Amino acid sequence: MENKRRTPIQERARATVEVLLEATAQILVELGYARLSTNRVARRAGVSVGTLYQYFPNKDALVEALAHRVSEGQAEVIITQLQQTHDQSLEVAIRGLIQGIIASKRVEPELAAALASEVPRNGRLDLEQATLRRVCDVASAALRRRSDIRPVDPELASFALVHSIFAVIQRALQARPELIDDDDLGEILAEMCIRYLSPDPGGS
Amino acid sequence: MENKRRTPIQERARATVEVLLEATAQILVELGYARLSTNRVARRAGVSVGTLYQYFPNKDALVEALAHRVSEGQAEVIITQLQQTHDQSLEVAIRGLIQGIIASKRVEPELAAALASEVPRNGRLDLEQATLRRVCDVASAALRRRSDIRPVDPELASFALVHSIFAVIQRALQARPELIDDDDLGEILAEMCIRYLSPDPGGS
Amino acid sequence: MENKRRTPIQERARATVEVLLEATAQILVELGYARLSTNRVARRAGVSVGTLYQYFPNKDALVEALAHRVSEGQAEVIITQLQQTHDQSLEVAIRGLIQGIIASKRVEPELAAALASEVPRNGRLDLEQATLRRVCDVASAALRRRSDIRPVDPELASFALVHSIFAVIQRALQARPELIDDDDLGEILAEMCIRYLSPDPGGS
Amino acid sequence: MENKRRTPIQERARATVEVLLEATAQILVELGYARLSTNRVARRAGVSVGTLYQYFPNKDALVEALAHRVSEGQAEVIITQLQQTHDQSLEVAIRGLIQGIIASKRVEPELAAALASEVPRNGRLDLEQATLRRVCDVASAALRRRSDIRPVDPELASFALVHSIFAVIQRALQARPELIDDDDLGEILAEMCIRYLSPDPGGS
DNA sequence: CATGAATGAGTGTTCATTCAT
DNA sequence: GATGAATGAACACTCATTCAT
Repeated sequence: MENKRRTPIQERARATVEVLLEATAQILVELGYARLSTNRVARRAGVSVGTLYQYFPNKDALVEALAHRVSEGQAEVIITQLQQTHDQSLEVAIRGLIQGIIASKRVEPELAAALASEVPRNGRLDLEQATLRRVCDVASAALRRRSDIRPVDPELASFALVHSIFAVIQRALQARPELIDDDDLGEILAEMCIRYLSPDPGGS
Repeated sequence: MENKRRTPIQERARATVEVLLEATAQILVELGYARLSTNRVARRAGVSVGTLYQYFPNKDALVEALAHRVSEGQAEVIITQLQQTHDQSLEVAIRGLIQGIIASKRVEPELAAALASEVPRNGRLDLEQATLRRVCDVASAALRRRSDIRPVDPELASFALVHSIFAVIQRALQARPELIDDDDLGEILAEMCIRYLSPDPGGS
Repeated sequence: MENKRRTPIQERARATVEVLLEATAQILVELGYARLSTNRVARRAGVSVGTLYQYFPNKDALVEALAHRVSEGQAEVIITQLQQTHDQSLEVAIRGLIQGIIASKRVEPELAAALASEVPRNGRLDLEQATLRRVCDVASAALRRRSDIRPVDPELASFALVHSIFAVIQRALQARPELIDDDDLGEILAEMCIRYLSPDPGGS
Repeated sequence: MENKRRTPIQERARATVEVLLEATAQILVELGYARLSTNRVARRAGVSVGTLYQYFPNKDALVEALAHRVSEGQAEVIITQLQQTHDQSLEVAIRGLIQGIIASKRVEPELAAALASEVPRNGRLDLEQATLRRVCDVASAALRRRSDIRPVDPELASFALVHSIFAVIQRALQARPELIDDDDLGEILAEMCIRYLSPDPGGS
């Protein structure tokens, strides 16, 4: 359609997009989603509103682009890590993953927090929705490949475990950051996963 | 006898508050938080804006009251249930609790969804924040009282388990409701908790 | 629906509506439709934009209300006059009507001109559309009642004659006002109608 | 020979103008005057805004050129036809002219409708203004040359008749197209003109 | 000559809140 | 107490136009 926004062609344009997203991030952190306005973003970016609208069709596109970028970054790390677990023991793999997830949440933590707690999660703006789906898929594949676990439905198990890990870490970072810092929570999550997946002892 | 005089007024006030919250709920479900306005709520409630402002100091007070009410309702059920688990086996207790949580999420699911996904979770409006804290506390106490589980830090364990359960159910309801309907997910969550808490076999 | 605007209840409100329409008329005449904006109207009316939006859902509603009012006024005069022609001779009736139409166009001529020439005639904003339809209907009925005219299809004839009269007068007022002032054009229109309607002389 | 050099450039310029006007026409029909913007026209034309501004100094110049072209086209046909009526009987001439006008209105009817109903008719953008003036002039001359009509002021008579015909056809096309298709209205208009112009029977 | 990025005043519209009645 | 008219800052978004490349 005619209402799609220009895609940057010139170098200058790409820089403008960058500066707009940076301004969006700052405002999101400082003032929150409710006080994020296109005019404010443009002003902070040192650019006119009109320019903003050349690249983003509306306010939420700005947030979406930012969320997408942050999410992609986090997902990429986790997924890469997940794909390298096949030659690790279950315990090592899981502990490594959980540390990785915690680490990834500590990059730009304020932005991540703002995105997670301010932005409405309806439709396209849900940063977790898409990311977690991808992580679940990869985790599911990783589970399927392992022979050192008891038989479980890989899809359901990864849904439950992945969402549990992310949610607990997320909540802890918001409400009880000391639990994360002391690494107690990471250990508990690891145990939870390991115990869930470990084969039952004894048996024929 | 003389306060009988005032009762009808208080009655009327309560009715007004009721009708305002009901209107808020409807609009939240139909139009979302972003399009919820005090004028709209008042109109829908068949009351003037001025009256609204006599009972709620601002827009968010309305939402907060609603969220509080819904949260309280859900928490009450879970907490009551938790307090009755002391004479049940671990497995029965946990399966019962998870069923209860799922059931509680199915009451006014649209309102719950709207509150969870539209309303910003900053500060006072975070319905889960407070609720989950209370549930964790009660769960923690319940864990402490049990002798049929392996030794775990009750506070940390309840934090991890409670948040895991709520988050997984929440996400599933949004993204994969069929998993809930088939009860597969409930079973997995139950297993996860039971395995985490069950004493290790063998040993002295 | 919920988005209908308030209908004035208090006296104050009616006065506000009045002052808004008056401001709209002034701006339409002075600056034209293109430069008519809700903020400008509100400022000119000495009222806040918000107040404007309490009574008019959007910019065009303002213009529509004005056009409706002007049109109604003009139509009423013509229609009343038309209904009183049954006991007049054809010639007297027609000359009277044409004078009436010319006179009606001279009330608030600037406003009428602005409405006619600036306002897009799409859909609801077409002031002539509805008005002329009503005039045609009444003219049609009047023709049907007359016995001193040759047989014509009353509906088609009134369509052609009414539109001819209005259009010619309209155009003349815009482009050649002197023709109207000298009354030459009125006479020609009258002749045109009379000759069209007069019975053919002689014949069996 | 040396200007052959420049021809390709002029050719290209003409092609650009062409493509711009075509885009303007399309957008006018599809989106209306209000949503016609120079950027949109340029995009639709596959040309940059800058290029547009090399050929048209502003937005309305675009519309004006288009209106001019359409008007000219229609006027040319009518005027040519008018100039060929001197050896036709009054009746044949008038019926032919009216058919011609109706036919001319059916070429690019959507564009004509958009121009007529969307574009403000102030000053330079009034497509009818200039066209009708020219048609009136030629019609006036044609009347003057005829000897088979009763004595009328040729200028006034053509003003009245030409505007009547155009207006009635215009309105009918908008509001009652079936009247045109059935040719009933053409016949009534013809009769109206013929009766107005025919010499009075009898008399010395 | 052509491009397209940039401009910024301006538009229509919403909404939390106040206050005279 | 209740009403509803009024407020006006703020918002998302558009568009004619300019100009460095």
